[in-house]
Amino acid sequence: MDTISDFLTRNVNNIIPGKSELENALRGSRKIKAYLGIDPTSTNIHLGHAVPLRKLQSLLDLGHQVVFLIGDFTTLVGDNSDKESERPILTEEQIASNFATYQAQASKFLDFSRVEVVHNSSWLKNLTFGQVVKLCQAFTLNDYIGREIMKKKLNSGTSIRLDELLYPIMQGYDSYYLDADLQIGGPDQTFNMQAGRTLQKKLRNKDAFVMSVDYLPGTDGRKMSKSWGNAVWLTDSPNDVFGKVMSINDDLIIPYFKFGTNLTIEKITDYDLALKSGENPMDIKKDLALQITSELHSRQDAFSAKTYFEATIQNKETPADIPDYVLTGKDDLKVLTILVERKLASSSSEARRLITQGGVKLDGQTISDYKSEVHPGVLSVGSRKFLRLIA
RNA sequence: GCCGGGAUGGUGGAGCGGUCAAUCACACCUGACUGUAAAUCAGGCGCCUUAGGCUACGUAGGUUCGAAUCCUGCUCCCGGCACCA
Repeated sequence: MDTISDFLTRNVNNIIPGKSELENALRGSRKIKAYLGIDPTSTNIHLGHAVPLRKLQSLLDLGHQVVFLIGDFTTLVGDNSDKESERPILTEEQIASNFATYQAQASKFLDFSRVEVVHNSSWLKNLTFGQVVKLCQAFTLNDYIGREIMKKKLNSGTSIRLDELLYPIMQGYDSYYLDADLQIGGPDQTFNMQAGRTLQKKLRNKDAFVMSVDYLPGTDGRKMSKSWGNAVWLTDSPNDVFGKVMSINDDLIIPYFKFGTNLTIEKITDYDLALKSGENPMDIKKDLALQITSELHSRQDAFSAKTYFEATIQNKETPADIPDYVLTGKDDLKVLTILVERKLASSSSEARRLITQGGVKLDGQTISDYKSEVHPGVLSVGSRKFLRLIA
């Protein structure tokens, strides 16, 4: 499968107006201009966010132009039904610093030296009311009402603020202003992205493309999200990445290969066949974890993470590299004190519980009494937390 | 503007004067099992110097021997009606 076919199919939810049209454009001689918009509040990204970034990189590799848009103006308006997403007004400095953080992580997937970065406030804030009215004329309420979310809100009586309706228009104008040929985003962005098509069509009679990509499921199978605690973050240590990948359900192995790695489809198909032929999923999952960790860190880190995982988690050995705690000989001889002080437990009640339930060990011996004192050795909580006590 | 409903732990959601640190579910943690997991099973899940104590049920007061539960003010949500260029 060549790069273009891979680009058009892998992890793709939908292409508007159609796959073959986009394929023709990509195979043609003209360079196309693609863009991805991000929220200026984004700082940390997870493996799921990497999906569109990989798409952009493929386009770069194919010789096309990529624009990265920071939605610093669009962030002024938002969905008022979701109290979580209260939108703070950010200063220029904050936006810049957020993006620097973001970029540092996103660079693992995308070569920013070949990407143009723009802020949509630079054009949106200068629009006059008259121009906004003109833009609004390209849309109808009917379009909005047809949307599933709007229907739901209307039926349930949830109020919808009018600025919410402006959101797609602003985003659409971005596409028009950039004269973009293709916009990439998640499946939830389809409507907003289509607004770009609408404007491009009406204002300059151009047929722009929209590609929505699918999400990578979280480690528990639900959508990968910050609040679920099921995300693999790009800032996670190699050991964490490896461990998190190993903790996924077997059913997610192939989806993770597809969404979370740059391996070719052919290679992934081989893994799929191996799985179906009865090979131990654990071994394949290790290859997966190795691959993902390599891409996020390095080949070397990945191998040592694998070693760490096999020793610590599978063979329940004490890892070599664990923090020290120097016993001074007084109050800190108490297990409780140490557990709390070194954050192995969040409170002393918590620490007491862990001990009562047999989760705390000293040199492999379960500590059964929370009042007991401690001697030099290795203290462990559960199978992942360790502390070396030294005299 | 009028009328009515509501605000409880990480989340949803019980409780409606004492037996409430608060049913239950989800999330989470520990243990068992296993191929690391997942699934399943068992236990736990405010804090502390734990046969006890302390702080909590939007917020500020009040009634009461006693309140998450009753009353009042405030803040914020939500629904119905009216009005509407």
